[in-house]
Amino acid sequence: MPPARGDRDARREDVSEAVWRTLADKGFGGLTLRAVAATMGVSTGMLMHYFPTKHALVVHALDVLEKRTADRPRRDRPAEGLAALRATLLDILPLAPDDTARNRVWVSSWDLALADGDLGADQADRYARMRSAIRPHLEAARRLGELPGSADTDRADTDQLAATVVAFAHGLVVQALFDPERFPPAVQTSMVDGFLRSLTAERPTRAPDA
Amino acid sequence: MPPARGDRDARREDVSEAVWRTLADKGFGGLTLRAVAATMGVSTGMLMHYFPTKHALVVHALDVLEKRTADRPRRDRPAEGLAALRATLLDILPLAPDDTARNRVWVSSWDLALADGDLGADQADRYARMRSAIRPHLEAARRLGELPGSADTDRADTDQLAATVVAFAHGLVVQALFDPERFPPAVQTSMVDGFLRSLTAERPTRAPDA
DNA sequence: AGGTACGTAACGAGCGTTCGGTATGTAAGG
DNA sequence: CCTTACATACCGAACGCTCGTTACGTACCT
Repeated sequence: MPPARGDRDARREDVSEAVWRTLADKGFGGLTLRAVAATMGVSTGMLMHYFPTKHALVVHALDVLEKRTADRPRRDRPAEGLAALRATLLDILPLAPDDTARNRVWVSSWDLALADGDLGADQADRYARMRSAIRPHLEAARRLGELPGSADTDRADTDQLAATVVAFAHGLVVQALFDPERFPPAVQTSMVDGFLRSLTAERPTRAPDA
Repeated sequence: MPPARGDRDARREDVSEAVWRTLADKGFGGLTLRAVAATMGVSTGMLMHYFPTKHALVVHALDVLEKRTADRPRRDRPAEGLAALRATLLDILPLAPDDTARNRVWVSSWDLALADGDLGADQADRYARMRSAIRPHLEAARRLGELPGSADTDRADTDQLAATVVAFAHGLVVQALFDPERFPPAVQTSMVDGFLRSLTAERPTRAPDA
């Protein structure tokens, strides 16, 4: 039986913490074994003991990112429909330091993800999941009459709207990260409300063009 | 008087071309002096002759990106107002291979830009310019009655709407880059039209909340 | 004893950068 | 018109550094 001293999982958790801190202030481009080791005050050999290769550590770093995203504290979901969607969006935006760090890491991972096929596919999946999380709120909003279109509106239509909502959110994230002074929490919140208000409105009866 | 043989600027243009090709298939993370040198079949010493340091070459690479963005072929501006805005947005999105390459490079530069203060400020400026390019279209659209609000609508309001439009566009860019199959040109175009249609609509008279 | 958990030290590769050398041109002097 | 002088353009090799990775040694636990 292995000694299982000090608990292997606990150690990996320590590594996760160090990986996260390193990512937060150097980005993925600055994620090196030595940087992580220095952050937690150990040797690179120790890291290799828990992650056989750098690639394994990068993959783990992305897991940490996803876990932190999933487990982050969230504001109360006020209700179904648009109000819930609003809360969801506000939980994504960089309104507090922690959110900023998480989004910064996220954006910084895109360089790697675009260069590596597998990581790119993971990223695409993450977006698909994000849209799936948005969709129910849109459907509820339609049922509640907060959004035009009936409950039996085309599935493709809802997908597309979910993608638009996600696009707005992440596009705002990027701008806010680069220019936090121009996008303080109040502005971001106001933009979310403005965006949601535009969704609420009745559309003209016919589409402008194809 | 300096010899000014072979035209220095022409050489720098050759370097720009090689830098662009390197960026397009390796991203900013893969932008190394040796890679660029290999792409144009010269030595790294030659590169240092035209760019004293790697940082200078990175800055130049961002200039190339901006120049390529500014000089890209664009579809005809059909008119003022929303139609012009629509054309502007379609010119941003990755609808053709060239656009995809340009956007890929753009997104890949964010990792570096977030880690380096100066580059980050440049990026913020680029976004400010992008919003400034959008704003006139919004004002025209308001004058034409295509958008709610009068011509004397708050400047801050227009700024915010411009930021929302840019957010939508770049958020869609990122999703499309990672999942081109789910976001073919037709879907992207349809999303733009849907987004613009939602702007067109009359808003409810009062805001939902703060 | 033997396996686990590290630290230490080193390897080879790749990086940005530096340096010396060799062309190749213009400019000046006889 | 040839020569000398000098700056530019560029190559090839090397330096010093950091990277990921490996090898080896040691302390500890069972």
